Amino acid sequence: MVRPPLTPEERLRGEHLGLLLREARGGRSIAEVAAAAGMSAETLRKIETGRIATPAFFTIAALADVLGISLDRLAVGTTPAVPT
Amino acid sequence: MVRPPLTPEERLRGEHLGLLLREARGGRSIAEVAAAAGMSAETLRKIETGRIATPAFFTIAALADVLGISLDRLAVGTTPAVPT
DNA sequence: AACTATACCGGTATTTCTATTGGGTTAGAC
DNA sequence: GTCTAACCCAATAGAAATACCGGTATAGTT
Repeated sequence: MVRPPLTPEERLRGEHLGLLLREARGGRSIAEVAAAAGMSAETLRKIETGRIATPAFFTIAALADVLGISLDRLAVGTTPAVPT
Repeated sequence: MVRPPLTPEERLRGEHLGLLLREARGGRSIAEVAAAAGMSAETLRKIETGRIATPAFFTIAALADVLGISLDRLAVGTTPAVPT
């Protein structure tokens, strides 16, 4: 096995993260927030809609900083299921 | 250019994150922590040594959960420089 | 001393995904 | 009509994540 495709669960997890970020953006425009976080507007749009399901850590960290939300809150319920 | 290579600063940022994670792992083995976080030992080792400079958000979230540390603390000082 | 086991490292190869640019489209506001 | 914000799609360079290899070092066993 080399690099397994993303599972449906991982896709859903990405969508959920995107919803949280969009909610946190509030009334601000995508372009403004993306510029403040140092990324392209297209990328932010894809993250918010879940089309980028596993974004980079520092990408989300920059967004959380701009949006003024906690990374730990964004990660709630996102821990993969690892059997005991 | 479509996707610029990682800058030296981003490499350093990845190394710093890796050091924090290795420190948090303490005496536990790479294999044990990687299994608990749902990833291969190879991947964790590369993250800790900085060879994976921009790991995925959920990957770091799973690690932080296993290691019992805060994501916000891991992201301290990692926000890219975006001029006002 | 020789053997075994554990743990880490560096390199290579592979597949899948991110993040970007550019162009085109839609809808509402001025 | 013009401007702005958002959406959608295709193409692309580069990187993540996995697995395998040999090598090194240390500690424990026989």
